[in-house]
Amino acid sequence: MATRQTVDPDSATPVYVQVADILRSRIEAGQLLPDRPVPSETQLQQEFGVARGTARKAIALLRDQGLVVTVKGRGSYVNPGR
Amino acid sequence: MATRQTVDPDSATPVYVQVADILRSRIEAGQLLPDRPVPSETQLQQEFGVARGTARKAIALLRDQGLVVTVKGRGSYVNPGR
DNA sequence: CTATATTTGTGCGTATGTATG
DNA sequence: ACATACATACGCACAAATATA
Repeated sequence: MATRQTVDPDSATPVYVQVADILRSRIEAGQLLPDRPVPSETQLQQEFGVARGTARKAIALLRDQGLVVTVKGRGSYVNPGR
Repeated sequence: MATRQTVDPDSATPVYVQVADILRSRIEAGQLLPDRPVPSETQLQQEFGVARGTARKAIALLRDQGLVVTVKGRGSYVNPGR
């Protein structure tokens, strides 16, 4: 198996940007498919060991970039229109 | 009757820890018996005036400490094995 | 079997406080 | 002063499991 992707709290790149970058790479690699959910905030917390706010900011970044759409109470999904 | 137990939102101790502490003391005092239910999340909300998430965190704390077990759709029970 | 109520599980939205660089 | 990041705590909505009428 591949080495698990991690985040570096001491990097110059903010952690929430690092998380967003990882998710973006997964989308572009086809590991996360259009109209399919991206990991929930809770899952991101657990996977990367970050606070919920940090997970939320990562998702917000992808949303601002048009890569995902978020549905209240349901989750975020890879933008179907790509 | 005894004065109703309350929670202090301004305490240094998080509210969910305070709630857990109160429930633990009831278990140790034999007011909550093994294999018998602890108050539901809704009851804890009402009794202590806290949010459901706070009540859930209190229960989760007791569960992590092995004091209670939780069954979806039923509730949480004082660990029978004590 | 169906319907309803209860309870826990999950998910997002928001606000506040603290600490650090 | 500001951005980042953590933790806490409120809220709302819906799903899933269970119990009961």
